[in-house]
Amino acid sequence: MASARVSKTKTAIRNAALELFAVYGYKGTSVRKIASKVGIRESALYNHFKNKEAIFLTVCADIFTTPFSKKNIQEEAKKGKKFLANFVVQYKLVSFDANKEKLFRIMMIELLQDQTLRQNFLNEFHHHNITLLSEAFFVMMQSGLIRSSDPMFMANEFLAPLFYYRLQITLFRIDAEPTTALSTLFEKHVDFFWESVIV
Amino acid sequence: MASARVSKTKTAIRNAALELFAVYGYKGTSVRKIASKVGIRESALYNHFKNKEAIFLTVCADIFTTPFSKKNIQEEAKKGKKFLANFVVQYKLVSFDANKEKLFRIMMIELLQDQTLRQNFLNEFHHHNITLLSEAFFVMMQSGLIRSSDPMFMANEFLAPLFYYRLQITLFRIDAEPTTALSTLFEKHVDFFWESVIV
DNA sequence: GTCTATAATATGATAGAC
DNA sequence: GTCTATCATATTATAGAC
Repeated sequence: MASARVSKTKTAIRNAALELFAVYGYKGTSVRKIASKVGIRESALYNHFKNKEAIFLTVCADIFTTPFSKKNIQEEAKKGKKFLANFVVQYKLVSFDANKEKLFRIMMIELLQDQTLRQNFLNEFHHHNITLLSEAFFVMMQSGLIRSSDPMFMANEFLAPLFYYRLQITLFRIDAEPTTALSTLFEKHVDFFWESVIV
Repeated sequence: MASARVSKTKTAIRNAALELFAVYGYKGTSVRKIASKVGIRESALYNHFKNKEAIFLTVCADIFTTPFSKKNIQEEAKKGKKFLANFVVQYKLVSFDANKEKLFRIMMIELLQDQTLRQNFLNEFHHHNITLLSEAFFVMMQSGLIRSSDPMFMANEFLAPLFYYRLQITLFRIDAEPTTALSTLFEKHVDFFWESVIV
């Protein structure tokens, strides 16, 4: 199997780096600290990765993998509110997933400093979701489920609060504050939004 | 006047630091680079500031000053949509203000790394606006302008897209991409939101 | 594949002459 | 208030023994 091709030490470095990058960012994480967390010397680390940037790129490799597929969007969108509720359930799951949360932290820290990451965010993360939701809203309009309007703007209005709530959850969790109050916002958002677009 | 108490060099350091922090963040900005931008040596810089952190704190001093006051909120809120439109105009002006944009960049870069800044964001920035908007929506509900619901949740739904649009503007401007398409989102948001809450 | 040793550079900060 | 000189430390990365 493919995963056996990655050595134990390399995986350990990746995991240690993920933890540190998520807390201290790229510049705040030294190769020394990563090696120390793994339990090896810096020099040993260079047997597995070319340099610090290579570690970072490996860690960030699946930062923009998304659970939202455009498969059967034409059929799925006809479910109306049910489709939106499903979307939000996925979004919420991702928001509370420990591993995804670390990647989200890295993304937020480096978003304004790393051009490649920023462009991936806008293309893979934002634009991907906006086009998917736009298509869904377009179908819903044609099906007479929701009122006619600009599907892309609707997509923005639907997506924006989800992102804001996710950011808040992330900030709260950094300081180990409870997120129960925030947790319910997702479902309330679907209800509120649906009421505002339904015919 | 009070501003005369701050020397020219100290102001120059502050401005140079603002530019650099906004692009490279705290860790990515060295005292050397700040001094170099001002045109003096590092050592001379320490005659004006105790250390690097003191420069950062001075730069960040008015990062959370807000144009949104709770004054006359009872009266202002009765204007309904007009109140929301005014709020968004202010928010939009801040989003496109060059100086405020730099401070917003610093805030976004350090938000996940600096606990003090993060707590100020949640208290001064988020919570301040949420309570202000909550009060306004409460008044609007009592005045029969909008449908009865949870004012605080409504405030979240109203504020979240504004933040998301501002973040997008900031990201676009870093890469010198045009923001005209984003510019109209603010007004459209007010229209869309008002339609969804109006009785 | 890991270690010690080391290089080259960058960093925050201070001492003391002018 | 600025300069030169210097320090202590941290950083990324490499060389070569085991």
